[in-house]
Amino acid sequence: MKLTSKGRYAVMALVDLAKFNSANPVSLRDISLRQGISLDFLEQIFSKLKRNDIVQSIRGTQGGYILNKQPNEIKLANIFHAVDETVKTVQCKKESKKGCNGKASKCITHNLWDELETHINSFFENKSLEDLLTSNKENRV
Amino acid sequence: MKLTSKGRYAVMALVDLAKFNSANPVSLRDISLRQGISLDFLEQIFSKLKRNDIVQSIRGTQGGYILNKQPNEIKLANIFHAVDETVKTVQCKKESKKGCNGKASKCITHNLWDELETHINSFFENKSLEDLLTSNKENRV
DNA sequence: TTTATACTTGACTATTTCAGTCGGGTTTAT
DNA sequence: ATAAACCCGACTGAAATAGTCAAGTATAAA
Repeated sequence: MKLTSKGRYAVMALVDLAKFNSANPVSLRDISLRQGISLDFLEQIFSKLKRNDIVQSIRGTQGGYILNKQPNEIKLANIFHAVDETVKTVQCKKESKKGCNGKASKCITHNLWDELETHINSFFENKSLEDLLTSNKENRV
Repeated sequence: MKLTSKGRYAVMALVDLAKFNSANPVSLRDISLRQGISLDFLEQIFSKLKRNDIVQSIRGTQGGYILNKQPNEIKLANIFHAVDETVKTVQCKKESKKGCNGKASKCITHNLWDELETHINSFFENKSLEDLLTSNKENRV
């Protein structure tokens, strides 16, 4: 499986957003400056976050984004799923319909990746934005 | 972090090898045919496995490879470490010496990746080749 | 001693993915 | 009006991946 910068940036940006959890929307430009992430890239990311109902957008001047749920309701699993599309373990299933590696049956490691996927997902399912907020109160960026 | 085909093939090949855990060495050609993995690629992989003392090689006709330890002593962590060089989480630390993303301090998600790394490693530390052997007795390839 | 098998090594390459850019929009507060 | 901000799809350079290729060396068996 693979964690991309997109996923990392998404988490960073949402933590940033959550810190300003007022009614006022936060603009991507501000997040871009504070977190050092390209504005264009942020736009791509937030378009996906919005499509997955993690954030809401407010257009026009003074616009920006706000969280669509409480920080404790947003699991990291939701975030990664939103921006990375698939939390994919190693390519194994997609090579053929029946089995793996051109063989007729499942490869001997097939179940292993399923287990791993479950294992990793449980990590992300059990961590929310709020967890990150509290663990980072002291060392703000 | 990232799991490559190299890692997957290494596990597949070693399980294959372990099934023939006799004194006779198994040639890469046989593994290549049985598992559908390019011979040249296998050679690259086994060169690393050998360097990491996971397998032993026997040269010449009738040569091949044998496991260097018992299947229950070979953890998946050892295997991935051998072929993937680093079980790397998302690039964050390497961007700058001090902090992440060009900032002076650690980014807000920094600790998260450390935790994740630990979480994933514990999965691989607790699984040995033998575990895979027994769980695949029924559906052989 | 020849030969075929199999390991050894390093360079090379096509393809894919990643990370980010770019150029155009549309919406809305002031 | 106009400027700030979201919106969207196409594009691109660089890096990583997944191999391939070529030229060896070692050794068992005929």
